[in-house]
Amino acid sequence: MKSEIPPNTVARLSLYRRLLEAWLEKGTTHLYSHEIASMACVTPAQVRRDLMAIGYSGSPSRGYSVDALEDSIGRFLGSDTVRKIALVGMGNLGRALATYFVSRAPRFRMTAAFDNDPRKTGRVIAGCMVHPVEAIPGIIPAEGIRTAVLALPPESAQEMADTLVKAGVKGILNFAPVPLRLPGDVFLENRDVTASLEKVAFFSGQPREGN
Amino acid sequence: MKSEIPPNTVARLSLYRRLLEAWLEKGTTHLYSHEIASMACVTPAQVRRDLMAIGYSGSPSRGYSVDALEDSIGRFLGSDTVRKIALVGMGNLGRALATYFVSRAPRFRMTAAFDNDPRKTGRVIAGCMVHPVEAIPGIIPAEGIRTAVLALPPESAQEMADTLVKAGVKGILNFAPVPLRLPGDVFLENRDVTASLEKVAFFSGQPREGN
DNA sequence: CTGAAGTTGTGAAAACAGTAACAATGTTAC
DNA sequence: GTAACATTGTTACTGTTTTCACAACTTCAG
Repeated sequence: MKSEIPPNTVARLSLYRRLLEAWLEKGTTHLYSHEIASMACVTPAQVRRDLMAIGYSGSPSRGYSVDALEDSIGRFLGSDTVRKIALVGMGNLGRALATYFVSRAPRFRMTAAFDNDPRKTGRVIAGCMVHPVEAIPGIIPAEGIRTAVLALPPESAQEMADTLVKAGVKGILNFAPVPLRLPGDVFLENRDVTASLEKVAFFSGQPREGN
Repeated sequence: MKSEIPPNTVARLSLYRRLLEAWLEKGTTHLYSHEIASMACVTPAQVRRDLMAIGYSGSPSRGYSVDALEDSIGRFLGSDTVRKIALVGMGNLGRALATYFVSRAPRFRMTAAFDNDPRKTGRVIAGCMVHPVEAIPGIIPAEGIRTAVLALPPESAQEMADTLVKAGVKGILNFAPVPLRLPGDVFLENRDVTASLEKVAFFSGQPREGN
């Protein structure tokens, strides 16, 4: 028995859902794979395979039911229950992320934010109560938080990651520009902005083949 | 003749270089692949393969010369000349990125920033002069900017991307949570924070095998 | 009812990324 | 000088992700 979901599929499902929600409001009832593909800027085959992964079936000649598919993706991603997130680091990036999530990603709740700067702790910033980092071992398990976002300077990222994992966190979205050494059972997604920009800058220079 | 650099290799090279710089300051002259690998949290084979891609050779029993390797990566990534970047969108995220680049990524120069909010244009924010978006077709070609960062609300992202491409931009780092439709010769890197978080949250729930 | 049109679901192939393995090589000890 | 050692450079392999291609299916027109 083997059932593994590719991480990229999960990310695309998130996108499909957002696109479907827009069509749902417009009253569209059915969409073909090539229509979804066009909106998501991927191939139709990719869409069909992604939907196969979650076991949702459309109908030939009618396509996918927007309503049922949206529901199916939602249940697969597990978002009937709003998911709790911890944010560590309330610098410029941390604040921007907090603001973004409050206004644009209502499916996630920033249950707790942490910072080691006493001028920031004890206050509500961008809609989030900011606690001192010493409170991590108390709050994370109590709230049952399993997912954390790291928006820290590189110096403290590894230490905070260790603290979070010890407190029970099982997935980290890391914006600090340093590699993190974590146990294998913790899912890690690095979003090193410098490396991303280096990549884009590199391929901006090189000519690339058109389509 | 075939010489293609995997995008992931470029991103890792960026990381290696930053790690090497730190050792360079400490006066270390040589490092083995397994030492670099350990710092970067990848396998030694991965490091050797990445360095093979840029044609740098180390010496058996002495490893890689920190100095020469740093230089070699630098020349490969093309950063002898500081690279010019345009930032579009000076909201919370845009400001955070601008601040970050000014202080932490001196190899990139945010040559120009753009926003459509008149309260922001004409001023210097986070060390960047902010121009109205109407100035894009004038400034981008004049400065020879080929790389842009999009930190915009989803509604205007596609339109700004089109404007940038028309002005000569060949690579876009997109933080807006929408897919962009671009010509095939433009390199696109999406950093959809919602999708990233959805991915991490999904795998935080599922138990994963340890190492 | 039958055929045409167009879509889905999926096995097979291709492209891509990462790992393992090992011959070749430089270094050191003696 | 030579043998032992540890590391590099590279090829072959493994595994994952994406694309291709097509049989099976549903609908509709006539």
